[in-house]
Amino acid sequence: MAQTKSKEEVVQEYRIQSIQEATMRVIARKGMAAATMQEIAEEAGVAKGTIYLYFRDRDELVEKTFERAITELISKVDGAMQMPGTFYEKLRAAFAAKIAFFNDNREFFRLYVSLRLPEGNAQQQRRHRRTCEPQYKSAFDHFAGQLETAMKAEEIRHMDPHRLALFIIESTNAIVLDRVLSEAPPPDEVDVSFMTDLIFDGIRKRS
Amino acid sequence: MAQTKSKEEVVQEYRIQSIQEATMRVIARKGMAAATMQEIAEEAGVAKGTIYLYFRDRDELVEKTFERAITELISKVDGAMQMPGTFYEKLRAAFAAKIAFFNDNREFFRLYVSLRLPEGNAQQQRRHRRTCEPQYKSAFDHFAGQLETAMKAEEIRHMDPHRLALFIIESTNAIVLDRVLSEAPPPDEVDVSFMTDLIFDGIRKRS
DNA sequence: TGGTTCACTGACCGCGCGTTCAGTGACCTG
DNA sequence: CAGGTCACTGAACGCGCGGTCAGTGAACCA
Repeated sequence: MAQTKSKEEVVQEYRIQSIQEATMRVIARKGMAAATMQEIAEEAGVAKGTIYLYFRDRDELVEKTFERAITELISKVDGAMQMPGTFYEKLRAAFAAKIAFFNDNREFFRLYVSLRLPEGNAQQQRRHRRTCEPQYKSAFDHFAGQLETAMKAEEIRHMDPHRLALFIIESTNAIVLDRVLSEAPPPDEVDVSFMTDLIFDGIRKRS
Repeated sequence: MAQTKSKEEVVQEYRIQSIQEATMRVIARKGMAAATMQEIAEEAGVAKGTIYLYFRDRDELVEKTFERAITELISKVDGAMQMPGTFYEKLRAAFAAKIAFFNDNREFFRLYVSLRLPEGNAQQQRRHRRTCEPQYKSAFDHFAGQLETAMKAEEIRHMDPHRLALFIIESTNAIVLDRVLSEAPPPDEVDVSFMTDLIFDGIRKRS
């Protein structure tokens, strides 16, 4: 019974998970700055003090919650890009994965968008930069690398891969954000097609 | 001397302006949530209490500061879109205007990006929605209308104009934001061309 | 020049937050 | 069943914020 999970460990993991899920829901409702420990505790159905048994402070709670979610997002999108097929098909699959992820994790978007411009005091911002940004940055560079490969394989036009990565990631973020904020977003397919076609072919009238 | 500006009015306007400029600088440094009245007062070279002679509370200060800046941005971008020429030329001019504005108003970007996802308590968010969002929304709808006109004139492909407006505005925001955060952004021309060409022609390899 | 005004100041207040820790009771153990 | 353990609780604490207001002195007036 030494190498398997003890009963205490199972309970502990369950607590951690339900606190993190509550954190996501509250941040989604109120935003990063207005999400209080009191409300997170109520949402999770525990006392405020209990949270501090599992997380050192508020910063660590937010940080760990963020890590768990973004790791999942990155692996899903990257998995889609690894599928066999043309670059167009890969990109389309990646967009579909991204939209599907946010359909299932509507709560996550506020955390996600606060990535690029962290709020809070100077110390929080430094911490944020140390922990969250590297993950985002490496995923970003990875995507830029894939774009560069596609350029070399003559699958897409040549241009600055980092600028292009930024453009694609953020423009799709905008659509996803709009979907999350919207009461009744269009079907996944519509937005996936819209984004893929627009990025591949632009808005110019074909002659 | 009744109908011209009195000395007091001149002083008053100067105070208001310097407090608003200080507000922009502090928000740019620290972010919306971490910008305190104390620090804004120090930055403006006045006492904290003085700010309350000109603005009812913190919310009104931020709101008025935002209004002043976004009005200027909208008029510049819209002015560029009104110039004669093809739609390609108009869009290019609008992007150039946007980049030029943020070159001159680097401080404004944090206020600007916080538009879409306001932080703060529920009351602040409601206020924010009432005052800032309508301006953004009307500019947004206006742009969507211009896109629709261009579609009807067969200058660009047909698609959902609101989705397209969102896509264009936010993707160019991403580039602008990156420029503002960057120590040494590329020359204006490079990014203007990049954005315009990408949006017009996409990434597909031409056969 | 003495009196009056008023823009400005900054010490102060109350509030709400993150964080703490003495207390509690369910559960295990012998 | 008595005694001990420990995950959990929530009242209480300190801090830092937005906001206040009695006091101050420069500028102006009679």
